[in-house]
Amino acid sequence: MSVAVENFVKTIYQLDVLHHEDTKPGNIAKKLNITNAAATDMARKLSTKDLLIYEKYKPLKLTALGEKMALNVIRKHRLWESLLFNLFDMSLHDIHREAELLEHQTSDLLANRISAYLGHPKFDPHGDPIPNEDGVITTTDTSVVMSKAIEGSTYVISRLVSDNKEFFDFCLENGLINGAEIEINKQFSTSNMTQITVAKNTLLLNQDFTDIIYLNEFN
Amino acid sequence: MSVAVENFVKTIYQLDVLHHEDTKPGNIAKKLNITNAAATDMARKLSTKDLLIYEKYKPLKLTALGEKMALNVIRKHRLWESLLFNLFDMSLHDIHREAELLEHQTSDLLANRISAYLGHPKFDPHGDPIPNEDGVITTTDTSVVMSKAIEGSTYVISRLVSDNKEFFDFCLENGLINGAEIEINKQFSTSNMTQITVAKNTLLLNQDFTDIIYLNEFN
DNA sequence: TAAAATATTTAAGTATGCTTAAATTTTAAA
DNA sequence: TTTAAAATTTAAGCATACTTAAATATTTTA
Repeated sequence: MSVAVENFVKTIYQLDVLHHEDTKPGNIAKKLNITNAAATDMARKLSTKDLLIYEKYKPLKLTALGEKMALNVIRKHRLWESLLFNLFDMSLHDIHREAELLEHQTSDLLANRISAYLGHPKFDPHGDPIPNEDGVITTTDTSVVMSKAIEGSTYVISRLVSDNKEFFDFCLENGLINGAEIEINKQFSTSNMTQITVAKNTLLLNQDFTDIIYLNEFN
Repeated sequence: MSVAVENFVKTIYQLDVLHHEDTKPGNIAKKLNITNAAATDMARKLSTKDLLIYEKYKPLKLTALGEKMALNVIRKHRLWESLLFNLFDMSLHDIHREAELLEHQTSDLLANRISAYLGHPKFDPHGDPIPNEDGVITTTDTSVVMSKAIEGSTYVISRLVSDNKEFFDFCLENGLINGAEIEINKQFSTSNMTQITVAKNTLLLNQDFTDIIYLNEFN
């Protein structure tokens, strides 16, 4: 299947399962930087290939086949991120950009070899779980998004979900990396901001950030 | 530039510089599994982009720009082959097939990281030289393919380019190993066969073999 | 060197994956 | 609840990278 198709089903999966956002064509279009018309067009085409269910004006819903394709692409993406992070001195943002291209040009065989070389990792460098060969995510995710974390509790950063370079630069500068220990000082519910302590520094983060930083309870 | 364009200029370079074969559209078409018409079409298009010089019914000639693009793609191909060979237990044939896809989705940055990780290798697993960052091949490869070797001359085997077990078994049995001294007795140009002497034995090899055995002059 | 074979080119057409513009439907607001 | 705004869909069109078929040029061979 083509790169356009793979990216289309991947985006539906990400919006639907991962972000619980609307999967109507316009939303897909925004993510893929194409027009709404193009997204509608593609949706109708893919429904004939049994990759998704399309009803006019309704959100797009992946079929089992479509979800399998999405998870296969996501698996390859996360394996590439893991490998590049392991081998090379590159920023998470750069690694993400490379993986975004490589994921579509990778045989199942190569994906398996990458996985084996890395010792079949369960998570990529962002903390996102890597689907197995059958497209199944076997890990149970107990993480909470920072914007919903409990005041006064201590957590460990488990995932940084973004493809924005400035975000990663900011995180790196301020010690917001996977595994870092942080304390939620205060949730300002009216302004949607969160005050945290990380590495003895106090930071005030707005929701753009606290919605994409995931935490696990500190034990 | 698109995958189709990259493969087009790469093929011209390979036919012209590496194999000294004809670069008329039909030959390119055969390598790329497209029709002659498509190749002619592409040739005219790429000439307007200053990647090659196209004159009707004449062989295609890469411009400096086109050659640079070709060498950049070849660099990435050979770096990928080197990395995959280094990391994974995969046949040279499989590695080649993966590299054929990955070469078009690799930033210059990533190519440089791969090169650095491997200690800036000068040759890939096939023995082919890897162009440097500027597209320059700094090693001087003086080897000739056996099918084009000169009758009556004596050579030394420098490379056996295959991933076929039976080929290697045959070579081993008959003393065709790296460094072995051989004499080219006769090139049968009509039947595309070559008669050689190696370790006092006479062998008659067909082009399947003589196209993948490389020789250096014996001094 | 003329005819036959082969290659190249031109022309017309197709699938993919987009675009813009206009029509339609849904959603949100007054 | 009617209207305005926003989103979706339809329609027409475009670029890329091919295809087939026919015309033309080149090469080979007899």
